Amino acid sequence: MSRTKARTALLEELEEAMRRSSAQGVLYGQTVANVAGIANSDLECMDILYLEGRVTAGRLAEVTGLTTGAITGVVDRLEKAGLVRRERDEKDRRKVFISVVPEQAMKIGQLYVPMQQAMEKVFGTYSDQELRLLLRFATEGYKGVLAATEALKSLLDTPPEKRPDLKLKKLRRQP
Amino acid sequence: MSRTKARTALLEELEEAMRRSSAQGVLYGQTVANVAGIANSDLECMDILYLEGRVTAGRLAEVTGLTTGAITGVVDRLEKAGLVRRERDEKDRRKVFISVVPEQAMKIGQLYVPMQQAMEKVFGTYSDQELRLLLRFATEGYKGVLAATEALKSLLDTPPEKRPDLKLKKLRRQP
DNA sequence: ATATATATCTTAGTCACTAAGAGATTTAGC
DNA sequence: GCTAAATCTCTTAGTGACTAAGATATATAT
Repeated sequence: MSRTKARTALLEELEEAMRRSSAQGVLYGQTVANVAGIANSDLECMDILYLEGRVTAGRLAEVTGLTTGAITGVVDRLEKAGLVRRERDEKDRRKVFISVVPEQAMKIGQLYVPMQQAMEKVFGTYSDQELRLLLRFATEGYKGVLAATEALKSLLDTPPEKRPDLKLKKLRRQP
Repeated sequence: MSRTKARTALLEELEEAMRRSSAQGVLYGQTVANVAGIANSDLECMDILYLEGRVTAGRLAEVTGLTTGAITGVVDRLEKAGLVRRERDEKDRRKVFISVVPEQAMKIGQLYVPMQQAMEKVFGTYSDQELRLLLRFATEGYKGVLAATEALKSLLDTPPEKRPDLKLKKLRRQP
């Protein structure tokens, strides 16, 4: 029992620490956007392009949750800034692929250097085996958050009065 | 040599995995705001209030990077929604403390349940010792990101032409 | 007491967003 | 093959959250 209690406390601490670091991660992103002089959504799209490579405008809308109209604006601004290029798909001429212009995008990438250095410093204190554990956690965590996002999105399609009443754990003590 | 190479590859994989999961975390937050019917910044402030407890309007501006004028709007909306309360500091009557209204805020908290469940499922596969490693990482990672944010912010105070290395195209009117 | 500093709010204007629908192209049904 | 429906992006009009600058109120220093 004392063992489970210790674990429960550990899990709570962990949840708060994760929440804090992820909140700070959001702030880092906002700062990058500020320094780069582009909108938050614009940077978010750059990030998606970096991770997924050449994607269509529609896919950007899908992933970001913005309307296609908003994406038109995002891509207009990014294209004007020379960060991305529009390329019509020759096979299906309705589609527009967006791809990054590496030379320009690299300037944005430089703004992540302070973050990378900080993380390298942290990673440096872990053994290979420990890093593999962190990798496993990051990978599984991603899948979990992805699934949770889908679960939550489905609530949007459910009328409020028909939403299953989610049981919430007791609200945390106020410091 | 082969050993260092393996570690470099591991670090790269780790960086990408972290980036992916944190991007998905951002999307989860956006979805929560959508479902709750409040603006992103409003939710961000709720999160800060949850983590820091009763804070002043000025502190919210400081942490979020928004102007005090914007925070007035945020608090107006949150107060109207019954999620927070304004309380003048009796010791220094210029200050306004913002505090959450737990009963209402809990409704927002419920939207984090899918996420918490997903994470609990993930955490369930780790031993206490492994969880402590994750906690150490989250704590150190937070400090690292915080420091990196400060480092990056200092670039904002440096005139663009004097910034080391970076010569970014001016995309938006700079403050 | 006066001046300066601090904390929040107000105002005017800007920009990114949504909703709705137009335009262009592809796919399906006959 | 031809028409209708579906798909993908862009356009337009209107809305709301944001910034900058300054107003207001209170606190601190000289």
